[in-house]
Amino acid sequence: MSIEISDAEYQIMLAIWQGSPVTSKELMKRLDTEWHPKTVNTLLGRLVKKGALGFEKQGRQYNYLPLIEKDKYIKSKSQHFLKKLFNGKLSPMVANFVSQDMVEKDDIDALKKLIEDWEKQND
Amino acid sequence: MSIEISDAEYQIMLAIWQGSPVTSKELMKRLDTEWHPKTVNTLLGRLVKKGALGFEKQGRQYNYLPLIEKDKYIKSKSQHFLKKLFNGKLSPMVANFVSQDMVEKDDIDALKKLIEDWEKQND
DNA sequence: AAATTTAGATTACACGTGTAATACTTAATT
DNA sequence: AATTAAGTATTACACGTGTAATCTAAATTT
Repeated sequence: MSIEISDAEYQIMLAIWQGSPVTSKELMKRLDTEWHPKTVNTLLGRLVKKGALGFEKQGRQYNYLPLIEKDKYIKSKSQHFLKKLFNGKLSPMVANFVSQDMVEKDDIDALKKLIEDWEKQND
Repeated sequence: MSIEISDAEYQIMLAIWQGSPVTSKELMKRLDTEWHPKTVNTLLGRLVKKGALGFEKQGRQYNYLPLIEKDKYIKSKSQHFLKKLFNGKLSPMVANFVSQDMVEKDDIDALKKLIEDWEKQND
């Protein structure tokens, strides 16, 4: 029942999470899309309506700020993804990426470190 | 430019990947959804139109079969997800799951094995 | 003060999706 | 052979999304 954010809207959120509050004009600069300003505006309006963004009026302009945390959003999306494609199990997903050669030396190092930490924690 | 499969359609694909060719009637049994038969039919039609499914006529009935492989589909979706939420880097994603306590002992064991294999391979 | 520019609000419009209902064909039954 | 049942095809309809254009009100410029 959480807020649904579309792909285009997500681009906006990313830009706003970079720092807020921010005017829509500032945002345009941050975004490296080809979107028409009107399009950005529509997306901002929708995000406000959905409760993903809030704003403070400053004169005639709006200063937007996120109402949901990037971290929480990513967590929830990740869970959804893992459940949908890998039945909620982590290792098959990693196996999948390994099988696609999407893993590099520093991923492996990072994974080792994660495992170490996990083991320290869960003993 | 690959085929886009919606959530509902994906449920159908999963059921068909379980074994094919299969009639829509058989499918209904496999699905444990509350969908109306007409709904299933619409989804089948859309998947055929998208090129995700094919069928062979057998009398008046259709026998559906997948035209795209589950494995490939999952790979492509996974890449999309990783890119969108974690900038394409694996370890931050795993870290994210670890931080959510979504990791269990056997995930860790499986991960260790994956790492071992990867190291054997890449030396 | 009138005209123009600018920011935001409202409206637009086609395509995808969830969720079927209705129409049409053809095989099965009476 | 006529009727009914079973499958498929076509149509429906509201809501979300990408992508703006137009309208309105306030601020800035002349």
